[in-house]
Amino acid sequence: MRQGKIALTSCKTGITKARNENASKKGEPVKGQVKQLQSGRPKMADVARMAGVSVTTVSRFYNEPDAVSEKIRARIAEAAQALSYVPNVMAGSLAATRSKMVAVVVPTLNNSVFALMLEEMSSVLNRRGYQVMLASNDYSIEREEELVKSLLSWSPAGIVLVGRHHSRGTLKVLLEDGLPVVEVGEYLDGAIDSNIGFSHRDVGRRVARHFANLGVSRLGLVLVALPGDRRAADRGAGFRDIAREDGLHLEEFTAPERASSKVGATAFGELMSRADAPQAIFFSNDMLCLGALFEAGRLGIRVPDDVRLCGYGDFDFATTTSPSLSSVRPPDREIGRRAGELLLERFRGEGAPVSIDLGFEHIVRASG
Amino acid sequence: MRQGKIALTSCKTGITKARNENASKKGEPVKGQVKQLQSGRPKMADVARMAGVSVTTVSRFYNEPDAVSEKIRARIAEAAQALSYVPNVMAGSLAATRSKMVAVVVPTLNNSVFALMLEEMSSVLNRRGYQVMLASNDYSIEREEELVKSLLSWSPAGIVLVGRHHSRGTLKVLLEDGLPVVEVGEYLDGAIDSNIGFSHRDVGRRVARHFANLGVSRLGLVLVALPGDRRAADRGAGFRDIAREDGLHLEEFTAPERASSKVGATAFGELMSRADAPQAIFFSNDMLCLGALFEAGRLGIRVPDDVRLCGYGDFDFATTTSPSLSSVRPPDREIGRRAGELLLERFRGEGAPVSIDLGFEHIVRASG
DNA sequence: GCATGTAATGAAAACGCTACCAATTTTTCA
DNA sequence: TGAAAAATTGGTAGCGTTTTCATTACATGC
Repeated sequence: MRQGKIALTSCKTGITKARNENASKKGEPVKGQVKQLQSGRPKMADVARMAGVSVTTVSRFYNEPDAVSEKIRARIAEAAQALSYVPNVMAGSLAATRSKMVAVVVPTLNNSVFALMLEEMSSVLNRRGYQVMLASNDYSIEREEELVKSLLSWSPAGIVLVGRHHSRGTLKVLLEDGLPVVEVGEYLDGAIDSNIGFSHRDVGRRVARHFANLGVSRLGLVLVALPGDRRAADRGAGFRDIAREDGLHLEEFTAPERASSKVGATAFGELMSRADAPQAIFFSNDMLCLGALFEAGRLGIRVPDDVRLCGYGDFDFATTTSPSLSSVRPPDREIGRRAGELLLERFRGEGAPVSIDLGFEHIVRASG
Repeated sequence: MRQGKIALTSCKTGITKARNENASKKGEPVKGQVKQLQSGRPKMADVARMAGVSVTTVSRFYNEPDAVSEKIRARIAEAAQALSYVPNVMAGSLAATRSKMVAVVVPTLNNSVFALMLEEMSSVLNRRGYQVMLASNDYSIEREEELVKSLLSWSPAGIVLVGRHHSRGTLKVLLEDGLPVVEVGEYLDGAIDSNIGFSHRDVGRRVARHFANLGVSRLGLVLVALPGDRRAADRGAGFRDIAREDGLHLEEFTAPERASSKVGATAFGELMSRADAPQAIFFSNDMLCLGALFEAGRLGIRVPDDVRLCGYGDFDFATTTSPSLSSVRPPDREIGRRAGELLLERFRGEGAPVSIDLGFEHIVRASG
C-alpha cells in the first residue's frame, strides 16, 4: 500500500554561483562615487570600507569586541547590518589554522542514549558559536579511524568519541594532532585526553548484586548487542563477575545483532524454557526487556513473581509498562553537557584534561 | 545511588600547536640537501616536491584523479603516504568557494524517525567524501533561522531541512543563496528547491478511512506533540477530515508536550472515561500508543475488541507487543538515502530540483 | 610641559589550496 | 611524415580571513 507520485518542479538554475566580481577592472574609470554596488557576498573589506575603518578592526570586532572602541563598534555593527554581512568561516579558519567546529563520532544515532548525548552537547556548543560535525561508525573501530581521519582534515577545534576502545591508527593520529579529545560514555583509566562517563562493568555488578541481595540463586543474562559494542559486553562481564563471586547459577543468551524487542522476546522464551530457568534476568537493553515482558504475558509467566527483569537505558516506556521496568539510567544528557562544557573551557585556554566518572542510577521498579 | 569519583589525569600541554615553520628564514644559507625536513603538517607543496610534480597536479590527484596519468598518480600516492599528508579542507574550500559539507537541521534527535533519516543520509554522503554538519532546532522555526544562518557561513555544498514550514527569514536567506536545498519528511507543493517526503495529512485520512471501513462510528484522536510539530498536526487534521466527511463522532485529546508512553496512558484513560468513549483511537506517535496499551490492560479494556488502537512511526516494539500494534511506517531511511543521493547528483552538476512523494505504509496489526 | 605608558587602529604578509590559462607531450589521422 | 587534436602538466593569481608588528591617539605622573 504505497503512493508513488513523482513530480518535477520548475527547473531552477542549480548550483553554480556567479564568481565574485568585487575587483574593479583595471583601467576602466569609475564614475561617480567610488563605492560601487558590489555583486556577490560582501566581504570584510566591504564592511570596513562602509564603516570607514580597516579590515583588521572589523576582524577584531568579531573576535575580540572589547578591543574595539564603543564608537567604532557601533559603526561596524551598522555597516554589517546594512550589508547583511556574514563572515566567511572557511577563510577565518584557514587564517587561524583552527575552526569553530567540533567533530563527533558515535556508534549509531538509532539509540536514544547517543542521540540525547549528542543533542545536549550540540546545544551547549551551538550556544557559543561552535558547530558539530557528525559521523557514525556503526560500532566499527576501523570505520571510526577513517572517519576520524577525514574529520581531522577539517581542523576541528576538538573531537568527541564514544567509548574507550579505538584502533591503533586512531590513537596515533589523535595523539599526534594534540587537539582536545573527549572520550565519552565509558569511564576507564588512561584516556587519550579527557574522559567523561561511567563504568559499564559496575552497572552489571550493581544489578547482579541487587538480585543476589534479593536471594535469587539462578541468574539470567541476555546480551544482544552488535559486535563492536564493548559497553554492552562490559555490562555483561560485570554481571558475570558477581555471579561467579557469589557462586550463583548463570544462564546466558547471547546474539551479535541489534537489540530489538523481538529478540528480547525470543531470548526470554528460550531462557525460560531451559532446565535451570533463571529467577532474575538482566538485559543489555530496555527494548529487549520490553519484548521479554510481553513474551512473559503470552507464556503466562508472572513478573516479578516468577522471574525478575531489569533492562538498561531507562527508556521512556520503562515507567509505563505493567509492571514498570527496573532499569539502569546512564547520565547521557549530562555526559553530553559536560563534554561540551569541557571542550569550551579548553578552547578558552582554561582547564586541563580530566577524567570524570559520572556514575549511573540503578532504578528498581516493579519488575524487579 | 550514585558514584561521584572525579580524577584528574596528568596535565597535558593542551591546545596550542606550534606554528608551521616551512618557510626558511631569508638570508640564512641552507647547508646540504635543499629538501630540509619540514616541521608542522605537510602541505600540498611538500607532496608535490617529493613526487616531483607541481602542486596543480597534486590538487588534481585529489579532485579529478582521472585527469592524472597512472604513473604520476602512483608517485603522488606514495609521497602522500610517506608524509602522511592530509589535505587541508579549509584551504580547499576557501579557494573553491564551496565546501564538501552538507548542513542538516532537524527538530530533534530524540526521535528515531529523524535519527534514522539522518544516519542514512550521513552514510550516503560520507561515502562520497561529504561531511554532515548537524543542528537541532527543537521544533522552533525561529531557532531554525538562526541555525541556518550560522550554518550558511560555512558555505555548505547543500542544506537539508526537515519539514516545509519555515520562517520568512529562512526562506529569504536560502532563496538568495541559491544552493541546493532539500526539504524532507513532508510533501507539499512549492518547495524552496527539492522536496522528499510524504503527506502527513494523507496519513490521518488513511487511518480514519480504515477505521470507518471497519464500521467504527466513534473515533478518538490523541495528539500529543510539541507546538512546532506541524507534521503531527497535519496527521490530526487528516483524521478530522474523514471524521467530518463521514459524519463520525470524534473525541480528541490534545497536549502540547513531548509524546511519551506516560502521556499516552493518561490520554487513553481520559478519553475512555468520557461519555462517548471512542471505539478506535489514532495516536500521533507509537510511544503514546504503547502507553495506552498498558493502560488498557490496567483498566480491563480489551484491545481490539473494546477499542482499536493505531500509532504512528512503526517503532521497533510494534510487532512484539500483545496485541501487536497497528501503525504507520514513514519511509524515514529511504527519505534520508534519497536526500543524500539527490544532493550528490546536484553537486555533480547533474539533476534538477525535484519533489518526490514517497508515500507511507499503513500497517494493520492485531490492535486494529 | 615632557617623557612614558596604554589603548586603538592600520598595513601587509601569511594561511594552503583551486582555477584559469598556457605550455608541453602524446596520440590520431590523412 | 606532418599537422591537428587530445591528453597531461605547470605557473600563478586569488579565495577572505587572522596575525604580527608598527603607528597613532590619548591619558598619566612629575
